Amino acid sequence: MKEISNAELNVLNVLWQQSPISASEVVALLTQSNDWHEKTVKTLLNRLVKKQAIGFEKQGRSYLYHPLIDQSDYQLKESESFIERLFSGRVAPLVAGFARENKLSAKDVEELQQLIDTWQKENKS
Amino acid sequence: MKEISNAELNVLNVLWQQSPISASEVVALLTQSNDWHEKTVKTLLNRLVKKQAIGFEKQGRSYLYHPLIDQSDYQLKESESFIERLFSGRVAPLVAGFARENKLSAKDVEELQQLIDTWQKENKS
DNA sequence: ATCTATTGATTACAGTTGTAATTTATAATT
DNA sequence: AATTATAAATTACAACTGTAATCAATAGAT
Repeated sequence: MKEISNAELNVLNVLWQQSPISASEVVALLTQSNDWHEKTVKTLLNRLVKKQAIGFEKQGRSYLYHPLIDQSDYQLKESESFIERLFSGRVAPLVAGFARENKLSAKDVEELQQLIDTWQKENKS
Repeated sequence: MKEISNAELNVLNVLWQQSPISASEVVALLTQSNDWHEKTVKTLLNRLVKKQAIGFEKQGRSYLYHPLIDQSDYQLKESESFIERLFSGRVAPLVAGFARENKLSAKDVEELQQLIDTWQKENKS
C-alpha cells in the first residue's frame, strides 16, 4: 500500500479514534487541533481514499468515513521500519533515550516490566 | 534544521559509523548495500551539505565528509516525534508490538530491565 | 602541452506532500 | 422553479524526494 504522509496520518488517527465519522466532524476536530483549513482536511481525506487507507459510505448529502487499515498493523510496520532505520533494529536504545530524557511515565515502566516478565517466562531456556 | 529524508538518512548513517570518510568510500558502501547509482549518492551528499547536516574538508582532489549533527540528538528528537504521532507519546505500546512479534532480543530485554531498575531507583517516592 | 579520467557542481524530471482555491453537483430555502 | 448553500471532486502550485545525467574543473598520463 502507498505510504501515508505525516499530514494524512493526523486524519487517520482521528478515524482510528472515532469511526464512522463524517467529513465535517473530522474537519471540526482537525481545524481546531492542527489549525488546518477545511479544504486541507478534505484534500487529505480524498488522498487517503485514493490510497485505500480509508473508505466511506454515502450518507445522504455527505459521506461517513472509516479506516480500511488496522491501526495495530500500521503501528507495528512503521515501528519496525523506524527502529531499523534509526537504531539498526534494536528497540532498547530508543527506550534508553526516553529514559535519559525523563520521558517515561510510571505507567510505561509498569507495562514494560510486565512485558519483560512475560517475555522471560516464555523464553525460559 | 531542515528535515532529513529517508534516502539521506542512509548516507548519514554511514557517516555516523565512519568519519571522516571520502565520497568514494561512501559510494562504495551504499552502491552495494542499497543498490544506488554513484550519482545518486553524490546528490545525497550534496543535499546533506546544503542542509548543514554534514560538512567536509578538501583533501586534494576530493572531499572528506563528517557529520555535523549528533546521532543521539537526532535519534531522540525523531523518536519523540514518531512516538507522539503513532502512539500519542507513550513508548510502552511500541515495545509491546515488538514483544508480540518476537522482535525483542535477549539483549534488548536485559537492557530494558536495567533501564527500569535505574528508573525505579531514581523515582523511589 | 594536450588529452583523459575523475570528482564535485549544476541541472533534470516525475512523483509526493503541504496547503489550499476553484468547480461541479445537489440539497435546502425562498 | 430559481437561488443559494454545502459537500465532494478537480485543479493548483511550490517545495521536497528519489533517482540520475550532464557540465565543469582539475589532476594524471602520454
